[in-house]
Amino acid sequence: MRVSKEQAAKNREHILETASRLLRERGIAGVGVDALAEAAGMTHGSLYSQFGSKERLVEEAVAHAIKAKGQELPEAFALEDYLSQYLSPGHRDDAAAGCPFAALACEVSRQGSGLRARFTAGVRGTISLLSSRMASTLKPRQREDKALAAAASMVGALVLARAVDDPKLSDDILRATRNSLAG
Amino acid sequence: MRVSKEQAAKNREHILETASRLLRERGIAGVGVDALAEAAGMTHGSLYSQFGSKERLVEEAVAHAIKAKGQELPEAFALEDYLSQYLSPGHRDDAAAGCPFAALACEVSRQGSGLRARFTAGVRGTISLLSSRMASTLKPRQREDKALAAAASMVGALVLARAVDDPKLSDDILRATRNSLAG
DNA sequence: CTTTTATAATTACGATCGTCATCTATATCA
DNA sequence: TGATATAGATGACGATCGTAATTATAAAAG
Repeated sequence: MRVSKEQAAKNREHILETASRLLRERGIAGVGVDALAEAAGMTHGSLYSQFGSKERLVEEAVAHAIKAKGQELPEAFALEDYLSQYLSPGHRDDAAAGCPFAALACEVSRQGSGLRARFTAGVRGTISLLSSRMASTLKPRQREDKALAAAASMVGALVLARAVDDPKLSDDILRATRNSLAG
Repeated sequence: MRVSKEQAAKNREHILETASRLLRERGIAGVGVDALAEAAGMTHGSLYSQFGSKERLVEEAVAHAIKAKGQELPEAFALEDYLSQYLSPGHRDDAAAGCPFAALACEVSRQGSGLRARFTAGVRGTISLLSSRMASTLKPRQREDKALAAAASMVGALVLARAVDDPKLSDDILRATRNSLAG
């Protein structure tokens, strides 16, 4: 049945929200359209008729997650705070609501060009955001390089910390990376 | 049919070798037992009767990849060389033969305890290897922290560089991380 | 040489996968 | 008010998934 235009927009938002959580939690290849539909409270057929394919749904859900993550930070944030939040056990233990880059980067490299393009745009945005918070005494080029290296460190630390079995080793990875980026 | 003990060992080695390549290339959830069997030149039933489950096969294949990667480096290697090889475009573009941590870390966090334990052991080994090459003027604790941070940077840089669409951005991530770790 | 044992092939099962054609109910608009 | 466009439901399709029981064969053991 048909619903109002605003309701349809709300529903779509809800679908993307739950899908982005599930994708970060289980991975792209780890969730089926069935699971995505059930999480959104619909049938898989409906979901398919709206997005055309799993690939397109994933594209939109990941873009949604990236955008939402970007809007989470306050206008003027301190790099220090951002780092310690990003590299916290709390973030490590809640991948579903966490950084989409850390959760999906490995898989994105094996996905289609649509998703990769959106992902790349998100990475670029994050880099320039990080770059803007680097010491203003540096040249723009040096700030960007520091931002690139910092982004790699952050993603890698989170990914490794999540993969590892031993809580102490996992905490150590986060802490050592935090210290390394602070200095 | 049955084959000689040596032949069986060779076959098993071959299975693990091709499986570990395919897993790194397509991801754990991205390959089925069918594909793994075909790559090894057998039927999926045979493969299953040898390993009992996909999970166990994956465990052994990943452990095999980690072990093989460790044996690749020469006895006395220079950290400098290792870094520039690890963070090279060549390594980025050949995930199938590359670092299993970078290829699979994201997925490992969602896998069973068997695989996670083997993965953790591999990470620990790599950390201590890296640690042994850090400046000997540092205290052991500091060397380990540097090794932890370096491992995170390396994995993160490779993962991001692979995910990103734009070749220039991808190269920049590798280069910036190389410079960051060299200094 | 015979018996045992273990590897590998065959085959099929139920479940789940992504996809799609079809239907219906209602919001939107002429 | 009536026509129509569309959100969403239904159900089925072929393919592939992981698993398993059965069988054939040759190595190993006696």
